[in-house]
Amino acid sequence: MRTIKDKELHERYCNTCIEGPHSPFHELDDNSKSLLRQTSICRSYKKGDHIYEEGNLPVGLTCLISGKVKITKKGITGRNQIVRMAKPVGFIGYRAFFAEENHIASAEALEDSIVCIMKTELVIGIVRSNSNFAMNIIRALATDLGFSNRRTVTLTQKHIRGRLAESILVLRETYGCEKDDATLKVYLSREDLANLSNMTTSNAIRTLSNFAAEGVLELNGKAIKVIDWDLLEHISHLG
Amino acid sequence: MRTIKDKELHERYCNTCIEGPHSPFHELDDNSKSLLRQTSICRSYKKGDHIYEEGNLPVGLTCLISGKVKITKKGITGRNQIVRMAKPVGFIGYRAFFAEENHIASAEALEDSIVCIMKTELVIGIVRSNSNFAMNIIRALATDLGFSNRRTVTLTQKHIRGRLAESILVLRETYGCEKDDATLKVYLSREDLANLSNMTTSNAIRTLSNFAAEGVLELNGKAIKVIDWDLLEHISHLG
DNA sequence: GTGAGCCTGTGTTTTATAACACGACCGGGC
DNA sequence: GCCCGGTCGTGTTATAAAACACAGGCTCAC
Repeated sequence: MRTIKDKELHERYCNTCIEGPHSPFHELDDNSKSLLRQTSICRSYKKGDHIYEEGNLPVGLTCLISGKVKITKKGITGRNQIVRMAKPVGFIGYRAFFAEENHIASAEALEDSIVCIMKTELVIGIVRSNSNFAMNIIRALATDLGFSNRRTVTLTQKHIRGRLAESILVLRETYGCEKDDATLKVYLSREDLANLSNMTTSNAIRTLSNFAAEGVLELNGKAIKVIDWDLLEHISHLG
Repeated sequence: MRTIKDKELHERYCNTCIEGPHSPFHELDDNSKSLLRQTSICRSYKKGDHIYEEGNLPVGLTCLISGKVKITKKGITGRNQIVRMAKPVGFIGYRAFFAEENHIASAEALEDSIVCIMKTELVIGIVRSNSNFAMNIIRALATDLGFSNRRTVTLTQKHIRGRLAESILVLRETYGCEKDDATLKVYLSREDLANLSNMTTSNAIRTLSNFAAEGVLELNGKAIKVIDWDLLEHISHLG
């Protein structure tokens, strides 16, 4: 982890999350925006770095500017469950921030990533004074809660094939595909894929090979190129 | 289901959720409160009635006034997962309401229950104009999301005994105990207990009997009297 | 280059839990 | 009363997935 001190870089990164077209900060008055820029800090993380840790208190509202991040939660057995995959631009760890609780999961950079951390009091002030911003947070939390509830059921009820198929679909949903419209834009280890789908690494590897043998997808190292999205969706639906 | 038309009854029920000490409506101005009272409707449901159905659009913000409600989500296999147990006074189906989505789960009364349904536009107006109310909603959603994430991991990773033990602890957390400080104040069928803990009914019955044989708890019909909370917590922690 | 160590891959065994099958009980309606 | 459908309980079997074990290959450091 490295704090970005270069003024221009800092400003550019901040603006990514403050001025972005879908940003909840977008419509703030200039005064609030400039306050945000002045008080927030930007940090860069290398692939594999932890951005925050399960059990710790959030230090501010953290926005992912670039890179990819997995949100994982330790289970009793030591096996990690990937709770969510985060993409830029979006908040990470904002659940704990708004619940005023410790983090219940950790965030780890899947690629080199940059985040912007905003001062707690300032953000809370903005939520209280700007109802559109508050509504955005409410909608984001409600959407995430829906995702989590849906996930609970599929991870507990679907069989291995269905779980893995669904995970691949979720990954496309989140990160999209390369220009060929087939290769996932995210390159996960088999272990991460397993932790996302609630299975052992061996079973992720095995099931992935089966999918390849069946012509659903092609594997090339960490690249997953899906040949037949319909079939994949069908496998996911079947359970 | 029966709509409550008696004016006095209606007012009394409304006040339960508007004036209650922990109610997010508590501190509204009198004008908003009276508008809420005038425009909201109260309904009573018999045990077993469905209050809302997976796939439907929320008709308003629904507040549980009295009774107990289970929130269930259908899986692929047909098995239901109980996503949450609701107690009065509290909102049900508010996730879908605020996400502006269809319900992803159904609500069924476990006992005779009464709910109050508030007009969508009015509630949204209140959220937008009252930052404390908005913060309450944010905090509630963030808390529920934490619960859901934690549940996802334990339901997928813990073994049967751990899952059932945890469910019983969650039930105490939610509904509390009778005066003996040992008997759960909620009386679920074995099937509901199973659906809460992600297992088959047979296994819920079997595991419950095992707990009884081990002296962790005593069973008397649907009543669960826990003898050794520490041991139960230990079993839950062990997984 | 050349280990060392992780990631990937595959076969085999073990185990937790679902699925099935059946009987007893219990409570409500006629 | 007495049937009868739903809940409860228990033994048996089947099976999905974990656990284990081992081997080849890639990658990174030195």
